[in-house]
Amino acid sequence: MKVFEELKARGLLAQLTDEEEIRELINNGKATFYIGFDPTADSLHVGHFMALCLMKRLQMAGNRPIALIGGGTGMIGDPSGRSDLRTMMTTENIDHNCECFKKQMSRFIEFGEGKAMMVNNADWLRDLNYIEFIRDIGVHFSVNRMLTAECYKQRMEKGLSFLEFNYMIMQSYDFLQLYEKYGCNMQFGGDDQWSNMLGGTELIRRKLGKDAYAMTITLLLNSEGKKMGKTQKGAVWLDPNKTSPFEFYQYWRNVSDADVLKCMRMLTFLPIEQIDEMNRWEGSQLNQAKEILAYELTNLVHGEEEAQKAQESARRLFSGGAFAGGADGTDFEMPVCELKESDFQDGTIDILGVLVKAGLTASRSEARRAVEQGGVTVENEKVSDIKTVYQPEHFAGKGIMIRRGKKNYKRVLIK
RNA sequence: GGAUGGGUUCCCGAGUGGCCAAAGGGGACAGACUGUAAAUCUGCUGCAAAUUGCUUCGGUGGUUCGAAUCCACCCCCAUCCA
Repeated sequence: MKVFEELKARGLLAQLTDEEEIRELINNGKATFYIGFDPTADSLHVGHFMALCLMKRLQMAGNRPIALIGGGTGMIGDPSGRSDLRTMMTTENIDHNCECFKKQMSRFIEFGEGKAMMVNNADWLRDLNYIEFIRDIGVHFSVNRMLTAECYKQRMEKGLSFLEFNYMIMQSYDFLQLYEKYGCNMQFGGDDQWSNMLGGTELIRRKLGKDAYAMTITLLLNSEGKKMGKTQKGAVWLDPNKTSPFEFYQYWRNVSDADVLKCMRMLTFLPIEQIDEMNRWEGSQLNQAKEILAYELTNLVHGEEEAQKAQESARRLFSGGAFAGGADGTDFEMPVCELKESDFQDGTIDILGVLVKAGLTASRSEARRAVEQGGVTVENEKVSDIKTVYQPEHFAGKGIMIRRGKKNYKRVLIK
């Protein structure tokens, strides 16, 4: 199966400017394509991961990827899919994020001579001369047309600033620059980028009279229509310091039945035949599929060792009902919290204090509720009295294991 | 610049002098049931030294025994007009 067909079979393709032409180019390794990444945070997340996978797949098929870091476009902020203005970031902040992106990307994509390349649009966007630019590029954009673009339509009710309105023009200009500098003839990206990408192909046609192509990949939505890779605590990051490998593993381990196969197809490199095989699994058998998904992705992002550790921990914590580790089970991964002498008052600390110190609850009020509702367990014993107190000796040695709810564990020790 | 309607807790949204830590819904969290899923049911959802106290309804002042609610000024948002 050629790469285009593979992408299609995995359900990754959303919109294309010219299917035949694109198939021809990428199947024969003739494409130089770019994908843009705006540095909105200091780590990549799952959404970026899909784009990186796409890059990798196309690179394996002989095409030449360009990762474009948006050090310039990040100064503006993409209004697509947003209901309000992004908070503006400082230049230092953006530059810092760009550096972080660079590092993370290098782990997935091979950069270097004749391989993938990485460029930053700050190089040409930040020093633009306003008058020159709008005379040279601005003339080619029709405001009437731009307003009909879906991404702006959604904002017509809530309000759209002129700053954000310019985003599409900047991104289009990127494409033109890359086309001229590196012969980049294709742009890929998330489906929410479609209007912005079309802007680029049109600009190239008007300015140079040449054809360039755009293709979007399906946004990874869950069965409820929400973007995957987001939790109430924020995004699922690829940076192990922001989302630990264990948390990362757990996120995928817990996807709903309806989403497992889709994730498997779109995010992993498992052969499509093998995935189709799982399609026949039903009921609790799907639980195995989730384990495979979680392992595969953790492996891709954090490496085999971390993936195994996460899987081992997860099995010990959740399989077979009761907590299987016990006080001796410190060999596997579990977040740890160290208490200090000053955390004790008159030589004791109450259960509420422990929960807060361990970060298992945000406040003592919340801790109180958790205990009252029977959601707190210490060393597998339910704690039902909020007045329960502990002395430093309790935390000696390997400490004690505290659990809030089903999935929040912490080992609490004393220094 | 003018007119109108707005800004309430994580979100939507009710409340227009005391009975208001503020209805209702969503989300989140906890419990039951399960497969670490979904659906369902129950509880819960500002903070704390916890039958009480403290801080919160865009901001700052003011009226009042008492203000999310009334007054003044200011800031922000939307719609229409310029």
